[in-house]
Amino acid sequence: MKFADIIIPVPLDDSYTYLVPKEMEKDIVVGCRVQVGFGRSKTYVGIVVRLHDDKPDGFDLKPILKLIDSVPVVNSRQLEFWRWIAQYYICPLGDVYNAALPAKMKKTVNESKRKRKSAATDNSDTQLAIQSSTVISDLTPAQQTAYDEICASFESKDITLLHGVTSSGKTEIYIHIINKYISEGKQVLYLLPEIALTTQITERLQRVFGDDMGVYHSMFTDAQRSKVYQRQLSDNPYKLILGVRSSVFMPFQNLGLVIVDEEHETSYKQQDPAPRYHARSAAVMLARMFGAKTLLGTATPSIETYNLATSGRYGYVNMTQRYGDVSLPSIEVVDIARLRFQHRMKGAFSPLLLEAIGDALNAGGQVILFHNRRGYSNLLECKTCGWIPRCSHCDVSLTYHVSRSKAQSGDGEKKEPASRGFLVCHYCGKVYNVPDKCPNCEGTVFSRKGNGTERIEDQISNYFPTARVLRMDTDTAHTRMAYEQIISDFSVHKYDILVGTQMVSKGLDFGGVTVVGILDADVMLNQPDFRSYERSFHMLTQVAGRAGRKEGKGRVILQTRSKDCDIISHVVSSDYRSMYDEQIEERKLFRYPPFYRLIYIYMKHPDNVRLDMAANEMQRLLIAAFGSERVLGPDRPPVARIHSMYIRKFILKIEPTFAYHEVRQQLQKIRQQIISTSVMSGLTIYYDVDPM
DNA sequence: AGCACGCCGACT
DNA sequence: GTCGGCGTGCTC
Repeated sequence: MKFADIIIPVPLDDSYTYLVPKEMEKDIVVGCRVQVGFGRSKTYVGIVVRLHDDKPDGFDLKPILKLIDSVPVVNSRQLEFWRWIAQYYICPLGDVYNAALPAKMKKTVNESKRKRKSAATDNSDTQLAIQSSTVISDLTPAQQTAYDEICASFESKDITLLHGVTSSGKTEIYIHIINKYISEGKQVLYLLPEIALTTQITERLQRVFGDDMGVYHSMFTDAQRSKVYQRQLSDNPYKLILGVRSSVFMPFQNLGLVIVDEEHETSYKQQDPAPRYHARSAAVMLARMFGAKTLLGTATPSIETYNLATSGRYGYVNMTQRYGDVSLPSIEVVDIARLRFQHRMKGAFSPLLLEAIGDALNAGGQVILFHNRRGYSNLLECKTCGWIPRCSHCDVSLTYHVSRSKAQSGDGEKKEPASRGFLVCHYCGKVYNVPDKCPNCEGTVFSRKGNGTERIEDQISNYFPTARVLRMDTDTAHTRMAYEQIISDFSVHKYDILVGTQMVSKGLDFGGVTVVGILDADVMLNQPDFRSYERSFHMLTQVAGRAGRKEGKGRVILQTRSKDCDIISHVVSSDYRSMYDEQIEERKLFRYPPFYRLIYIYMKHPDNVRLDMAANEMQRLLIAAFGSERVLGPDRPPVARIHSMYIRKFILKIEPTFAYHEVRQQLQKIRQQIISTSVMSGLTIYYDVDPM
């Protein structure tokens, strides 16, 4: 009798043992897909991870229903990689499997039959058939030096940080390095954060690598992603994969180099659902498994990476010169607290910013206005009694939107009222109508507090009626098409002003932009998080870097209420090092990464009182396992209820000398213990390792 | 996480 | 006397 251990896409045990029917014995291999029954009535597509002869006792084994592949779709290195993710991030293998394979490949026979009809109309995979040419241009002397230094660094280090100011031409260096590895017969993985993977960069690389390059993006259809995956399995795999976080799960045969561009980006960390992995860490591990090199690139390194680079663990290459002698933009700080006190603010705009915008428009230049908050106003407030509309499922106030985004229009709950606007929960996405009168005092006048991108767009059109204004945030750029349309329209100067959230800050290259306005830097600075200064520095520097990328000197107007804050002066003087020195001291002092490993523990339950009981039990067990000095909590997070679920959070701070496998085993045990002991159903416990 | 079973209230 | 609410327990 043969038995097979199989991973199925459920968040339970890592694998389940099934009987291999006689007729399958000669064809079944580790890494192939099978269809199996699970529980009373479910069938799943699973992955065979082990074939053996040891019958496990205590179970009535079910037979494998169907063998889907004759060759593995997951190779042994991938399985090793999956196991590492599951262990390091403390989640079931089934969750990793779920994240790793495109949905199409996990469909059972019945499901895929039903879907076939709609799939036939899917003609969206019109990959650009651009002729492959050799590399498009030569490196500048500064780029050549950096290139040589990277190659030299890889002689002794597996991981190297390329620290290059914005507009130093890092992409060009990547192209040359990719070419070097490909010509040695190696495969390359090039990771970009979701938001930075635009047509601009794709087309640029496609001109060089043509059909040798596969693009793996979450805005692509699942069918397209499945196609890229399948080609990686073929005997003609892509030599270069350009992709987002999840492309670390692509199959490779001889990976030689991984590039993690914009390595400081926190969106490399998956938040929800499990596996809550960090693609940068995962990429480093993947490269190690292949004996490949990793190149981390950014203008503003994360504190963790810079620490490893300057302490000699990683190689370090610095580029301080901008491409084509463009000087760094000058950053002018405006104290909006003072101006507001003097009644000199015009809505969200200081006189200086309005003047700069006017000058830019008169000179035929373009303007980017950055405001990291979408919607019209942050909240609505009853003028009479101060009542604020809140979400019925989450503990947050609702954001007032004037126009309903296309992303929200699907849920045809109620007939849309005429242009009175909407209230939107930014946590669960629920859309409400604006109330006629205050349910508390029957007042009918509401004031709108705080600015969102919609309101900025509104105001700027008042001050510059002839300017063509475009807005880019998740409401207007909800699909890949809409997003790319905005970028292409703005880059060919169909519009003069682009108003947007952090979407406008990432890796976009608009030659005509001469003025960048940051409307309110404090939105980011005031987040209660140990990374908020670092993040603000990254974001402000990146946004500022959008100005004057091609010719001339750009102007950046930075409006803030905390003009004496250190971070602001570090941004103004582009002083990464001082920001780092200051932050690393704080990290050491308050026991944060890279000196300590953080694990957040979340507990969720619909009943607040019962959740408290479970949280107390959790606290007891955590302290027993790790000691009270390593355990913080339970705390109610700033948003203490989301989707009708109450939330408690613990923070675990573990020193590097504490054996990690010990931590993981304890946490798994504790979770098991609480779930089985407590008489409550519907309690969710999960861990977030290395949280962002 | 699903999903089915089963034990209570509201209805024809 | 039956329909259906969701609390409980199991899944190789």
